[in-house]
Amino acid sequence: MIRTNQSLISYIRTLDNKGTYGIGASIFEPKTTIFRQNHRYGKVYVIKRGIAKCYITDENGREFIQEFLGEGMEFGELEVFSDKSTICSVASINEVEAFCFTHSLYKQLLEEDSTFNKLIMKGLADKIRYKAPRHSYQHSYPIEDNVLRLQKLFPQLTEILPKKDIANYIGVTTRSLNRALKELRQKNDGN
Amino acid sequence: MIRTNQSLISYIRTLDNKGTYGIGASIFEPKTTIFRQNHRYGKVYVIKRGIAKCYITDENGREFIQEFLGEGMEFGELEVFSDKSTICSVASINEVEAFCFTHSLYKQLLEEDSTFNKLIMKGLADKIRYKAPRHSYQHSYPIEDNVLRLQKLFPQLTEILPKKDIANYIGVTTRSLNRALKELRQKNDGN
DNA sequence: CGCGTAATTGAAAAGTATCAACACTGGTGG
DNA sequence: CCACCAGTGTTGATACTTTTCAATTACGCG
Repeated sequence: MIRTNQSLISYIRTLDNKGTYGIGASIFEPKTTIFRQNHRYGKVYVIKRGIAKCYITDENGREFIQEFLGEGMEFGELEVFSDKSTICSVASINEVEAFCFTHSLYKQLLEEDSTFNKLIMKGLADKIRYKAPRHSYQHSYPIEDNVLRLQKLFPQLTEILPKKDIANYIGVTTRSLNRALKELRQKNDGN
Repeated sequence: MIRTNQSLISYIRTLDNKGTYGIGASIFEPKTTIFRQNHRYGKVYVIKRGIAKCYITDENGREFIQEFLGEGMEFGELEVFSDKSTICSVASINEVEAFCFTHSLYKQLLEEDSTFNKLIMKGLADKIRYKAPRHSYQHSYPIEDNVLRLQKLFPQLTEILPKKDIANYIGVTTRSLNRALKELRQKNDGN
């Protein structure tokens, strides 16, 4: 549920240690909005530490969380390829430390470094593979099943993420999430 | 709604005309299942002509359509990067003609041809940009609004695609789609 | 303590799915 | 030419799920 990309982060670390390229670094406090949707930024970030959420806000102010980004996940890269404004907002959950690439450095690396190129391409492909089944799942199964799946995937869930974020991730209201959780509790007590 | 990628298809046509690489070609009759989810294939296809649907089938047999693929759209490429089985099925709607790459040729092109590399990368990025807002939309607005949006985007909709596919694309039952359509008709008559 | 934020819960309203029946169409064979 | 069939589309009634709204409680922190 909180996605990571170990191969990417470790490769970037070695690049950074060599010092050939001027890879930047940033630290964001908890609950900082790093990207706001429909804006332009010239940066690509890769998370070293911490968790961020990537989400879309609709006209009614409701958030729909696309994914939770952990170590090695990048964001801001889509805008390098398409030269458009962001489609998602990104905000840190806890303290987030990240590598920071300018668009030009990012492009340069893509051209000059074939390992980097492959890692990024695999990263993009994985994002697609991740997104595809997610929504079909949530549609096909009742909320309870979705919650169960999350709890298996990520037991510490409720300790790290606020309920609202979990609900927004599943795509339901907090009310519905709470009902599902309560019913699950009752079923477990019954056993 | 039916996605296309003109720059990719025209570049592949020039590659094909040069004849340096052995790019294959295939033709599929209407309603042919080209890929079945959770299987392995060694091919990447790029559509020259026709429309295909890319969808996930859940355990209850319900289809959830990810996207409709038109000219220049590729499928089967995700499995080149991650070496896993397919997550989606792909089936032709009408007659589909497509370029066909073996995985090894595809990889070779990615390495040797930087234009090809960039086009593919942009294609992946566009798929992500496309998928992200889609489900948040469908969740945030009632069916009627979703139908209206589709009709604006693609007026010939109902002439080409069966109702079931449209419903599966929006993520509702045919019954609900029909109700929405009927209510829209009544509202228009009222004006 | 008091404040703001997050979590919990109930009741009513809205939206959607399910199920079942029926209409329409194009093609096939008697 | 008609009867039949399969596939697709249409519609109504009902049951179920989820949202909405509103009220209350719990918690962390200056």
